Amino acid sequence: MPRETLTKDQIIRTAVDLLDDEGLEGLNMRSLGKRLGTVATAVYWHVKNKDDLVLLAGDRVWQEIELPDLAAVDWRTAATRMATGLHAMLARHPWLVQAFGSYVFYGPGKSRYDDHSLAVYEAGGFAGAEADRAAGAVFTFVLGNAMGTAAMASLTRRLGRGGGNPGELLRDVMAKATEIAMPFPRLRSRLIAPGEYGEAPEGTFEHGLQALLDGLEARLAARRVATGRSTTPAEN
Amino acid sequence: MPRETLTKDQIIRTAVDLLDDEGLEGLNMRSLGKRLGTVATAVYWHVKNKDDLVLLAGDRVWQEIELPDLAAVDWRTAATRMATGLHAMLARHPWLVQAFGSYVFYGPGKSRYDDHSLAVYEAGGFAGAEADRAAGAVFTFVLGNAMGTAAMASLTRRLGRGGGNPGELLRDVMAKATEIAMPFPRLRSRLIAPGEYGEAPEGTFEHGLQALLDGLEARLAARRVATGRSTTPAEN
DNA sequence: CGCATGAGTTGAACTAAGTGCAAGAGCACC
DNA sequence: GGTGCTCTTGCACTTAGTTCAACTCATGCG
Repeated sequence: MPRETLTKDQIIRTAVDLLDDEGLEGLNMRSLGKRLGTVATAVYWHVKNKDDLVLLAGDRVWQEIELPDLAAVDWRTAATRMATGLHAMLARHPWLVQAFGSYVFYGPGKSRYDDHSLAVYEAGGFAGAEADRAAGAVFTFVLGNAMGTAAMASLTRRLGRGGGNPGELLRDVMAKATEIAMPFPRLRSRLIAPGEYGEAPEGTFEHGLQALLDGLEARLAARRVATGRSTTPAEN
Repeated sequence: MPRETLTKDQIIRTAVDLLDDEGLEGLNMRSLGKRLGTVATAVYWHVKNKDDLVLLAGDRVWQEIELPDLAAVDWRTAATRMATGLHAMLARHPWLVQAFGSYVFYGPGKSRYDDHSLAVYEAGGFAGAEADRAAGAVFTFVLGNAMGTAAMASLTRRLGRGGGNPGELLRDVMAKATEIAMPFPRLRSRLIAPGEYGEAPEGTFEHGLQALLDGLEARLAARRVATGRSTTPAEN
């Protein structure tokens, strides 16, 4: 039996697990080494450095997203599935959202997603740069939406780390936020009657996404009328 | 003459400057101390810790955004100004976008912005939770859009730090990205003919923003028709 | 006038974490 | 059995957040 040896793939998988559990700030080479049953420096044989590892881990998770079959569903359904698939992936891996601010991801996993995303909008009749802009706008919206979740996840982890009751600490933070919002009438009314406004965040995401797609579709229709093209999307 | 002494405000202003220059990962207590003409530990008298400092700096910059006068412009113009004002602020302070993934901001600066944002959509006829969702969707879109800029700024800084010619290193990264994109037909076509697709990022932002506002406005109009309300926004 | 007090500063030092280096350990092939 | 390659390991260096106790100054009080 050959010596138990590390593989790059195993390292990346373990890094993803660790990132899911501990967040971006919780990933460090020593605890990664421990989780792999070895030491931090062993990892450096397989991976250039920590940044490289984050890039690798941050590209792998894109493979989890299922790409809709464009022959089977209409473009709008496909676009919605692409967006919600990304949304769900980012919710599973909030550290990726954090990393997005500090790293430029351009690996095969993200390329696969991006390419299919363009395919969806082209199938919808968006041509060339129009497809780019539409895909970019939706991507942007989903990403921005995930930031709130990521920040919240990071906060609860932070509170958990410092000893003490996390629930209680969270209540303290909420109380302080309420106090700060008091001088502002609209924020205050929402804090006082949260039941009236507070809504499943998912509903907000879905609503915003459909509004954006409506807007994009309307611009597409307007363009078609102006150029006298048929309303049937181009065959692909 | 009294002894030269630090103030909290001075520390926050210097921290913002340092963050603008060096990014979130470039902020450290020692260099902040140096920039203040003193040492790292002196800062701890005025600020609890680094997280606290980031929160303070990250709230202050919201004050830079000029809030449109709702009596002077229609809601759609106001909404656009709110969004572009935020967009410009985030472009000036890309570190804030990075921080958004890891911190929950809820200070007076952001509250001021959020409250006015709600006011804008309420003036447009969005009621209660509708205004929340509309404001949230636009905020989300602007934030997501800023992430790309932030990542790019972070990358160029990173390349600059490691010695060597940053321009050349950036070209290397581009080359690698191109190589990775090769298997994907749509990405490849865009990389081969960038002039045809590549566009001022500002145009993309403006386009996506207006599409989103179109979509939100259309939903508002639909709601109004359904409930038989007048199309005149409620007086505020 | 002198001193006690408290605000603010400083340097030393501890800890965690990223990473380079050189020595070692197992395995395969000659 | 040796030679070389792959991979692992411990040591050590560095940067950075943070604590602590000692120090300095200005001010107010007796």
